[in-house]
Amino acid sequence: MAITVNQIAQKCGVSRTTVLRALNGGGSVKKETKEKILQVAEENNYRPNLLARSLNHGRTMSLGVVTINIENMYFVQSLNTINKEADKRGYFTNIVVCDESLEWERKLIRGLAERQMEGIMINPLNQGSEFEEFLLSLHIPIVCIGNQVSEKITTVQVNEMAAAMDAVELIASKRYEQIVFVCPPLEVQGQQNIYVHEQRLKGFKAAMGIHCSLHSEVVGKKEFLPDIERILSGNPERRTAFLCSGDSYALTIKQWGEKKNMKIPEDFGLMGFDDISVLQYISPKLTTVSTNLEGVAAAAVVELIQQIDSEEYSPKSIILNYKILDRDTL
Amino acid sequence: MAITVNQIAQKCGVSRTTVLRALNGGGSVKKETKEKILQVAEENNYRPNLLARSLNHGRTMSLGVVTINIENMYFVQSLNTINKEADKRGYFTNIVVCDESLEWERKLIRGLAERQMEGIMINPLNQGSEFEEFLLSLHIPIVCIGNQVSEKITTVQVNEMAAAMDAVELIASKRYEQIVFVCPPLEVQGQQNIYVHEQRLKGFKAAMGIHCSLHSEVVGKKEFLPDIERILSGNPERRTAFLCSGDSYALTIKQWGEKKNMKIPEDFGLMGFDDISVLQYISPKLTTVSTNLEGVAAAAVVELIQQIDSEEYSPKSIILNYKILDRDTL
DNA sequence: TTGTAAGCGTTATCAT
DNA sequence: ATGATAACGCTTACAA
Repeated sequence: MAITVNQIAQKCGVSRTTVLRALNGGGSVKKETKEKILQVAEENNYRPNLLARSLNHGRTMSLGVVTINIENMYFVQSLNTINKEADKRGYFTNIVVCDESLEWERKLIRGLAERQMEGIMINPLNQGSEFEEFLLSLHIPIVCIGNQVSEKITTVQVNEMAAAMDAVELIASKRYEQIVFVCPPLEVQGQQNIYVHEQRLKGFKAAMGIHCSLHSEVVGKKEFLPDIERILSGNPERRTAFLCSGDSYALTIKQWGEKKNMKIPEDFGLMGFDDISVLQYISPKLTTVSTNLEGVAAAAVVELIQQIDSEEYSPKSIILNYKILDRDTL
Repeated sequence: MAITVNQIAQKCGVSRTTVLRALNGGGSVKKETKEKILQVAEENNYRPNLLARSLNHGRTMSLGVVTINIENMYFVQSLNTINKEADKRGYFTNIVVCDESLEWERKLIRGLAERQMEGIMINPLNQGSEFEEFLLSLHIPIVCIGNQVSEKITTVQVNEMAAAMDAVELIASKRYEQIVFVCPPLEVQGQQNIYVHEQRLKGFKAAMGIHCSLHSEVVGKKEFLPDIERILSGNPERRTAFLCSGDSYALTIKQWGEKKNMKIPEDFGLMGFDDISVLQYISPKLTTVSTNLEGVAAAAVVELIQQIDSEEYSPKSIILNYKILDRDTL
């Protein structure tokens, strides 16, 4: 459809090489020739075929990002950052969406690889050694965001375990007698990569070990509201706080509580994880942990490009700072 | 990095053609040869270079999508749908993010075109005849979602004007005495493509013409809260409803009202547009208009692919149904 | 200042 | 059953 260098050359009665020189400005071209070439190119909306160019010098200057189910909003906030940081360094960012299926994720990753992305960023749903093999066999720089696959693949994350411990500390300091860790992803433990949540669970358990006088419980079901109800009605006078492994779960509980005319934090405490952007529309302000989505995204890009640029690269685990946001639901 | 057909051919002591036949299964290959080839391919993780393939037969089977500022959430919900519908038809979807800059948008569109996307979907920020020219000069199938650029470019949308009129009808039926149309995008009118909002404004004005006994006002500033305050305090006993050209504006007003201890809908009515997914976490349930994001997205894909497939294509304007969601804030 | 030729990895056509 | 060759659009030596 679009005009090619060859066609321009023909129209102008010169060789490709001359056209290229006029267009890309390599050597020197006679003024008139150059003008004519540029004019023809302009008139016909010449635009280089980047596939051909990439095929030629083996670089696409493109990064791939695999994103999970956009509506979940975790990770989504990072996309803007990734895009900008990549652009700064001359890379184009291609995002693909994976709708919560393990198979699709692999399919998409392969698709990106086949399209010669120079590096891939992903918050993986898949896990295990087979998946590790798969990723390594691609021989493409890869950075995992959040969920870890293995030590052989660079991961950027925050210290989720420490964050969970700090969260418990905060809750404990507010004189709650019972802390419940709400973590629906545990229901798919073993089937999906829920590394991040597992780390949080570890932190929760460790912290509860320290505060052994407090009651504690872990709710690991997708349908967690019945458990919430049971817990609250079982011992109504016991001051209970829910630490949720994700803001959206906290919002669901909040919603449920308000329907029952319960007040937060008077009737129960609530804390989330991630500080997703919708929180700005919610009141009372949800107490949560900022997992520094933007920082993680930026670091991932930097690391990925470094991996692309360096001959010898050894995988790293990059840990960024989190921040406890002590707001109004505790 | 990855092994190529040529290299496999060398390793196996056969020609490229034979390797291709073994891999892609065209003609017939001797059993042993085939086995050896497949084995070598397997061992070296052979994976076709899609750039080369596309260069060869002139098709990439890829669609590009330009998305605006993901955090605004409008349009974001469509991405999943686009992805799935495209996949059903054998297309790969490449999403790029445009962070609210007119220049970036053009840059990204050009980038997608240079990467030989076969079609592009976009909810454009740019407008005007120059931009129209630009898009047409690409000679690539394009479908606009929501905002229209010109009649020469297919647009998929809902009937925003009629929706706004219905919204006013609904509000009027609830005996409000004053209806305020809150439309911050009007502040950039003329600079950015806010077609969708302009249509809503038209509908609002037309409907208010019918209900001429009602007071009406249009707030077209990004900083709209001062105006909201002025309006409510200026005539406190007048029953007022705010019709917001976007759910997020409605949520902002809701947030503000609650901080002032006002009750919705007792103290003022509130209605939004779009039915964005976060609403699920908000109570009372926001009355709004479903602009059928998924339907629009699906239609856009279908139309884009049809445009790709057909020799002769004439641009269309595709109008889908909206739905008034009469919930709890009116 | 300009042109020729080879190559990137794939595919398609025509021979053998 | 297998191979040689040209082609896709661009780049980069190397000549002239």
